Amino acid sequence: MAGTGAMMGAMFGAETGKLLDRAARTCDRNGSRLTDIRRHVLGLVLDSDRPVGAYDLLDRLRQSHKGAAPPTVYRALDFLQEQGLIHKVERLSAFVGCVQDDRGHDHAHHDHKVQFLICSVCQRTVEIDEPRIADALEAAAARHGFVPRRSTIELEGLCADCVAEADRAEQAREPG
Amino acid sequence: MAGTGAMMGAMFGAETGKLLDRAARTCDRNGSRLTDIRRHVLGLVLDSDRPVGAYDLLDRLRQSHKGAAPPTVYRALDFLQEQGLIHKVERLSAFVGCVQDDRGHDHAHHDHKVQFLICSVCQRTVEIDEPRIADALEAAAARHGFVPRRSTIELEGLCADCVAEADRAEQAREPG
DNA sequence: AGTATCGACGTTATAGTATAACAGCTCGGC
DNA sequence: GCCGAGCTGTTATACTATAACGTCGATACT
Ligand SMILES: [Zn+2]
Ligand SMILES: [Zn+2]
Ligand SMILES: [Zn+2]
Ligand SMILES: [Zn+2]
Repeated sequence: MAGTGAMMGAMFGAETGKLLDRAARTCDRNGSRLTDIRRHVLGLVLDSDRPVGAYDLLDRLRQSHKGAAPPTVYRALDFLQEQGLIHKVERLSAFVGCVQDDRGHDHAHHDHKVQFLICSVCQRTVEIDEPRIADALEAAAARHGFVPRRSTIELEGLCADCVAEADRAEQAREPG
Repeated sequence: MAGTGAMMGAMFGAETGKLLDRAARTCDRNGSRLTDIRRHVLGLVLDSDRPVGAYDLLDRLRQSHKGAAPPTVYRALDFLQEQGLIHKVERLSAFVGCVQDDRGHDHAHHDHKVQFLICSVCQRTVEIDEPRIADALEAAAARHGFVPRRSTIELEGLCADCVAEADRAEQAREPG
């Protein structure tokens, strides 16, 4: 009667629980099965505030799922990417949840146009959605007779928080 | 007295030889040393018509340089990237020569804005230079209070040649 | 010359990321 | 019951990259 859906829902935070329920509905709609393992891996990804590596996920998954091995987690990750529920951050070889539905953008074509800002200091990664970037890239491709399929657009730098932090450190060292 | 610079120049094609000589001058200007190993690795990269993986380079390097090991080639690759002579194609974990000088664009800031079109079929990769893409990405970053450092912009798809090839195959299967 | 230093390289070992290959299981339709 | 498809278990391995430490030679200062 807790009302959040699957029996293992309580293992994650409330926000994650909601996202998991939505993911379950998405998979239903797609005629694909969000199994326990897949759901669990997705929960681990969503519960993190920064991208998570496959072997980190494996370690965490093993706490509740003794038999897990690399293929276990890579299969789940492949499935979740196919469903558009997570993305891979290439620069970090790590995975983040997709928050597309929060912003209502077109899922069907979304995978091709994922864009990330990645903080070198804290690793926090935000997915942005700038049509101008994708448009400019596609226009350039067209000029080369190139038929686009998937793009990797990632910008590494310092997030606002870490810039502020660095400024504070600078001030402390050289006050006035 | 052959006039092309280093003694090993003859190992590569004429075009590659010219690029190697230019690279030697670039390094001179930078006060850095284009050693035999570095020059050889650069030659191997330049002589390929598609991106080359580090272990492929290692195999080829070993044909003339028995003692080579992974660090040998990775050190050379790091150096060449620092000099702006090659780029890494992240999606392929492979390396291509930079042709910047052919187009006279700004080298100092170029590394941050490298853009590739990568063919999924033949792996051939072309470096493009579309300021609008970098501009749009930087504008988006600014809007998030994000300070950019290095970007990865790669579009995977089908090159014009492979599209034509695919079309021919299609025609053959369904003529008329 | 002596020697401190630095950059490049040799060598061995290991970390980190990802997949191949095959076996077993379950579930639903026939 | 039987089959086929999809999911998982399990072992082994491939591929990419770096750590750590030792050697050597050139440079430069004394
Ligand atoms: Zn997304
Ligand atoms: Zn940060
Ligand atoms: Zn370039
Ligand atoms: Zn092609």
